[in-house]
Parts: sequence; C-alpha cells; structure tokens
Amino acid sequence: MTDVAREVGVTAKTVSRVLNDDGPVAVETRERVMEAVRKLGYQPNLMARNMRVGARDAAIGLVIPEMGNPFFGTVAGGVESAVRARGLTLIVGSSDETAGLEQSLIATFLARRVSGLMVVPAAAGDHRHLRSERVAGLPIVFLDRPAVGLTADCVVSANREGSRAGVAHLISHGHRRIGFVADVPATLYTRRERFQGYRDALEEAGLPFDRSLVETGHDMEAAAAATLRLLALADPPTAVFTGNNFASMGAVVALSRAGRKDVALVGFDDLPLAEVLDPPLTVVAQDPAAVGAAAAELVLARLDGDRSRARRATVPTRLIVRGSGELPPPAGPRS
Amino acid sequence: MTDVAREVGVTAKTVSRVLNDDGPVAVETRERVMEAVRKLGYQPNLMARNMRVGARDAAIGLVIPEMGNPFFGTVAGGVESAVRARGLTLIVGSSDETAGLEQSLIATFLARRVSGLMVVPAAAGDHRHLRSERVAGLPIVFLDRPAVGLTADCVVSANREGSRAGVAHLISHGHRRIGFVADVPATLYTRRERFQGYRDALEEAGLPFDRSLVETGHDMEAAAAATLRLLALADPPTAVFTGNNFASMGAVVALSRAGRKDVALVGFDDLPLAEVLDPPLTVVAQDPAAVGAAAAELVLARLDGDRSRARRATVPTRLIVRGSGELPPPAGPRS
DNA sequence: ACAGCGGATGTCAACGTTGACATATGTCAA
DNA sequence: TTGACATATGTCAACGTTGACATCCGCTGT
Repeated sequence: MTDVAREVGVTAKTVSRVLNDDGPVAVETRERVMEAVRKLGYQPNLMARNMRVGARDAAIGLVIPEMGNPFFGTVAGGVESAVRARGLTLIVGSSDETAGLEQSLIATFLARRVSGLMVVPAAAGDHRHLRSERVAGLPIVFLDRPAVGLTADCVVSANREGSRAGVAHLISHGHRRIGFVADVPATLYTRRERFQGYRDALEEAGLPFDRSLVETGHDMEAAAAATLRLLALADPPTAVFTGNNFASMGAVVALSRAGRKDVALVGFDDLPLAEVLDPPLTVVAQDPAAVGAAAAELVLARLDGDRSRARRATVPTRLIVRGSGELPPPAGPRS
Repeated sequence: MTDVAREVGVTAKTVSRVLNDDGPVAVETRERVMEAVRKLGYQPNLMARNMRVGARDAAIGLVIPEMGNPFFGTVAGGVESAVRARGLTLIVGSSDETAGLEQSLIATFLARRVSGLMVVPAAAGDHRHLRSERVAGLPIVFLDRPAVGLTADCVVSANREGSRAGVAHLISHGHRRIGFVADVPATLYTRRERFQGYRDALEEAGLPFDRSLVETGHDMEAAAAATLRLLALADPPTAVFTGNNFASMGAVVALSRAGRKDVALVGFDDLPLAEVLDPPLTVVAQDPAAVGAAAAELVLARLDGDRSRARRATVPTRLIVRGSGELPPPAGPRS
C-alpha cells in the first residue's frame, strides 16, 4: 500500500480511502491511485485489515464430521453461499466424528478470531468449553445435532416428525410389524429422535412396540446383516424403516440378496440412486442445503446484533413416495 | 497477551517465549505464565501472528466446483488431512462451476495471503491471471483438471487409461459396438481424455469408430435420454460406456426403464450403490482422496522450497468388476 | 578477583492497515 | 474582509505478535 502511495505521490491513508470508498477523495487522485494499483498489482492484505478493524476475521468457521459425505457437503454448500453473500469467507474443517479433532478445530478457529462458529457436533462431543465465547457474544450455531452441555442456537431436521411420517406411511399400507434399523448407538441425537418418531407412529396407530424388531448396524454391511436378522425372526416384519442412508443402503442390499422384493422399505435420507432401485426407494428426504442456509442466517442475525435467547430451528422433511414403501403386506393367515 | 504478562509480572515477550517454546525461560516463570493463560482464558491471535511472521496466512485455499458432490468432497477431505498434519488450516470455497466465482474466490484467498492455492478449475476458466503469483513463488496446484493458459503443477486421474481399460473390458467380453455417453461438451478436460481412452480401446482392438455411437447428456435425465437414443438406432450398441457418474446413473435408469438387462454397461466413477443395482455396476473407480492428498503433498513440497519445474501427477484408476460389464453380446446373425 | 559466558528477561520496532484527529486549501455568505 | 464550512489530504497511533538486539545476573575457570 505504501508502494502504491509513493507511486502516486500521496499517503497510504489516501490509498486506503480510495480502496474503501471512505471519505472524500478528488476524482483525479482516485483515478491515479486505481491506476497505480493495477500497475503494481497491489492487493490489500486482508489479514492486516481484519486485525485492525474489530479484531475479527471476516470469516466463519464450520466444523463438519466428514467432507466426503454428500449430506454434510451440501450443508456446507448452503452455509457457504449464505455466508459469501455477506462478504465473509468460509473456513471448513472435518472432525472425522471425533471429539478431540472437533475441539482442536474449534480452537484453531477461535485463534483466528472468526466472526462466527458453526458446528455439526461429533458423536461424543461436549461443548461446555464454548460457554465463555458464547457469553462474550461470539455467534455460535449448531447444525444437524444440538450442542451438548451448552444452551445455544441450533438448526436440525424434523427427525422425529419425518420418521413418524415415514412409518405412518408404511402403516397406512397395511403393515403392522415394522422393523427399525439404524446405524449408531443411542448416544447420537438423530438416532434417538428418529426412533422416537418410529414409536410415535406405532402408538398413534395403536400398534404394539416389539423390542425384537429394533436392530442396529453401524455401516452398510452391518445394516444388511441386521436386516437379514429381522427377516429370519419367527414372526418377521413385513416392512422395514431405516434410520439413515447407510442403513437404507444396507437394507436394500439385504433385501436384494435375499430376493425379498415383497418386503416394504422406507428410509430416512434420500439417496441419489433411489429411483433406480427395484423397487424405487421411498424415502423421508432431508434438505441439507436448507439446514446450512438457516444456520448461516442465524449466525448473520447474531452478527447484526440479535441478542435474543438461543433458538432452535427445525427444517421440515419430505416424504418422497417411489414404490418401495407402498408394497402391501403379504396376505397372511391373520390379515 | 499483555494482560497475561501483567498478571504474571513479566513482559509480553516472555509470554510469547513460553507459548512458542522459543528461547530460555525459567521453569517457574513458565508455570506461572501457563497458569495465567488458563486463568484468563487467553488464546493467541493467529491473525496477528501470521501477519508478523512471514506475512503469510497459515492456511491453504481450495476452490472446488461443488461442495455437495461427494467426489469433490472427498478430494477436499484428502487435502484437509494432509494440510492439517502440517499445522495449516484449509479454507474452502465453491465456484459452482463458474469462472467468475472461481476468480473472485481466488482473489479472496490471495488477499488473505494464503500459503498455497489449490484449484479444481471451473469448466470455462482461464488462469493466466495467476502467472504473477506463480512467479512470485506461491505454491499453486490444480486438481482433477489442468490449468488453462498457465503452466503449473497438476494432479489428475488416469482418465484416458482408465477409460481405455473400461472399454477394453467390454471388448474382451465380445462387444464390438459400444456406445459412449458423457455429460459435457468437449471443452471439459476430463470428457476429452475419457473419450480418447474410448477411441484408444477401439483402435487397439481394431474396431471401427462410429460417430453415431457417441451421445451427450448433461445430467442424469439427459444421459438417460441419450442412452435410449443409442438403443433405438438401426444398428444399436450391445454395450455402453458412460463417462461420469451422472451419465452412469442416467444409463442405469434408461436400461432399467427399457427393461434392457441384456445391455452391458461400464461407467467411469464409482457409485455408492453400484453393487446393489441389478446387475451390479462394473465401474472404473477414481480415488478422489488420493488426488487430494497428492495435490496437498505437492503444495507442501513447494512450501518447503521445491522450485523444480511444474509437475503433472496422475492418480491411477481401478476397474471394479461387478457384473454389468460382463454381460455377453446377444448372439446375433453376425456373431 | 575478574573476565567471560550462558541463562533469563527486557526494549524496541515492525508487519499493513485504518480510526481519530489535524491541517491545508478553496468557497461562500455576511 | 473574514469567519464558517466543506473538501482533500496528511499525521499519528494502535491492533497483537515476534525478530533483533540489549541488559542483567550468577557461575565458572584461572
């Protein structure tokens, strides 16, 4: 900047004024400055600028569990466009679903003095350490899953209601014994909520809850095995509800391998190939971009001085009917 | 930092020494400093630090076309772990496959004085504007597609060879008329390379190239339509090679809708559900995480002072045989 | 006893930018 | 003519940190 100023024969401050449209500058001076900027290929140093003004980095930090997962990728995409529209930069890190990595990422972001923090909590996280930052007024929003040990803004999908609707859909097609397959232990928020939705639907229809119809598999293969275990029961389910995309894929694999095209299936989370499957997969679709965008809006509102108490926003899900959920239960002795 | 120093009764410099393990500090002083740091909840300001030392931000900027696309997400994941292992932070932006957004993202990163730049070029990009930065010694690496108008480091998949191998696989199963479906116009590097691989395989086997077997569809539906057009030809192909994951999905949909389980299919890019399809999809799989990691290694090597000329690294692809590529051509009048 | 040395700490300036305030020049109304 | 005011620019300091160099102390060896 000093170089540019020298070139034009003015002070750095004048150059600063030109570049920031701040204060009065003679038209001729402005032009000469702009020309020198071009000539020297000058680019303002954002680091120095951020340090001077407000001592905050014009960036938002985002922690997600996995970059390769399209769900979180799309969430990040939603966050990014909203954030960029405000002239802020997005800094992303992935925690690999590990509390330790998550903490160290957050620490890095805080050390950079980001203007806001967005976190998809890792499964075993704990966010009490963020209390002081929150009190100090740093906008912090949690996505997809709420914070643990901290009252803070949060944007989640309508897990319970979506799950309820998916299971109710199966019930409305005559199913009375419906398996539930999800990947992760009960510590994961989304799993708990979706399981509640499953029970809500059963209760609403006056159907009994049968513990033996609930299975767990932490990845696709495990979910496939879990599905097969359900089918091998003495009194097997006629339909299955899967609590996330890996579980859905596993169930699809299992039904395909077992040649059981008669078992109805509804999955939580849409899959890119869902309509190509045989039968096409009926799903409860989330809207990850909307989750990201909503969270970003919350952060931006807080940046604008919104000091109201912590809010929880819920992004609706949508039942996409494609075929696999509409299979009727086989006509059995009792039906 | 001054607050901590005052608390302990030393100078900021001493606190700095403690925190950076730099220079001799009395054990007792160190402990008292650490305690004050904890007590005051002090966190060093990375922005100020970066500005002082080397005038470079301890971050790497990465531009990808789309966040939600698992291919680029996984690339970003590969980059991130490599970069973080070096204590650097990853800053990501998505260009939405737009040259304008790409440029403005790059400008932002340069203004932040990132230590390195990694770019997956948007389809219509032009990177001449980066020449001066490159000359100035900024590590710049292009991923998945080479730079346009600039000689620079680059990491790409073995598009041509992978494609050749995929088509050769079909040929080895007796196919002589093989359709080619890819999404994008000839300006896209990957499309050009994969098409060349297709022609290589034909030539290698002494098969004629038939222009009418080449179709274009820019998304899944378009690719499906393109596939149907191929099947409707007077002398239709007995096998199809698809040049990317959307094209593959489109082809799968088309074959499924047309009830043509006899048409062999090999696709470039693996799909999460490939093995669940009927028949399971044979693919030429890329290794996006390896692409990201290799690119990151290149940037880091440049940061370490490697000033050798621009390199191009090629990450191998892998043929994953699952069934759809092994269907024999129907016994026709001529075979 | 004293030079010399290494350990522990301090002082100062600088990184690039911009807020707060000051100065200089010109314009206009009283 | 003069003071009030707007316009155009300059001066200075500060943001938080650390490199370069200086200082002070006690200990060692002769």
